[in-house]
Amino acid sequence: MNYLNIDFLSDNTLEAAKQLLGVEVVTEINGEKTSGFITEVEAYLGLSDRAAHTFNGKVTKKNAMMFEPYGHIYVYTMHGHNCMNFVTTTDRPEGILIRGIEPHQGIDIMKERRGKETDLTSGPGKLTKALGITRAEHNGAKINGDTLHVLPGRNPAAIEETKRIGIDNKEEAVDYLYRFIVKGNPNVSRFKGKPGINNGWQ
DNA sequence: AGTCGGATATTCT
DNA sequence: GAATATCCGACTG
Repeated sequence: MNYLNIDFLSDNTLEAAKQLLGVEVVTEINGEKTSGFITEVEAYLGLSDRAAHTFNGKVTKKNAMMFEPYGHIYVYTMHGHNCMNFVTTTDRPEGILIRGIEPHQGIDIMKERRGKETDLTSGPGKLTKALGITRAEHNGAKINGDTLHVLPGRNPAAIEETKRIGIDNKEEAVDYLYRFIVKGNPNVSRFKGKPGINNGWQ
C-alpha cells in the first residue's frame, strides 16, 4: 500500500495540523475496514499552551504518550468517550487532536458501531467510536502500523481557523486560533448553516 | 437555531 | 472527591 509519508509531523505542529486536513485515516479491526477524510483538527502546543494536557511539562501516566516522538498515537478517555491525537515533533510534547472526519469506507459498519444513521463522525468522541478506536488497542500505537494507517486523500478548497472548543476555563489559551476545519464541510463539531460546494473539497 | 443539563468513566489530587 | 480537549436529548423561541 502507498501509505502517506508522515514526516511532515516532525517539525511545526500548526503547519502539520493544516496539512492533515483531507488525509484519509483507515482502521481495520477484525477484518472490518473503516475510513474517513479528516475535516477538523486542533493543535495542542505542549509546554506553553494552557489548554494542553502537557502544559508546563506536567507528566502523568495518562499523558505520557505525548512525550513520545512524532508518529505515535495518543488516545485518552473523558466523559466515557475516547479522543485520538497524532503526536508531533521529536523533542516537545505537542500533538493534534482529530476532531472530525468525513466517512468514506465502511459506512455501514460505522452506523452499526454508532447505533444511528446520521452525525457519525462530527466530533472527537464520535469518530473514535465509528472507527473502533480504543485506548487499549491504539494508545501508544504508531501511525502506519498494524491497526491504523493514513492515505493521501483529498484537498480542502479553503481552510478556516477558529478558537478551540471545550476549553472555556483555560484563560488566555481560549483565544488561540488553533482549530482548523475544511471550510463548508458539515462533518465538524457544531456545524451550522449549509454545506459548501462539494463539501468544501477541491 | 440556540441553550441547558444530565450521563458517563477514567485519572489525578 | 473533583475534574475533564464530550454527547445527546429536551427544552425554548
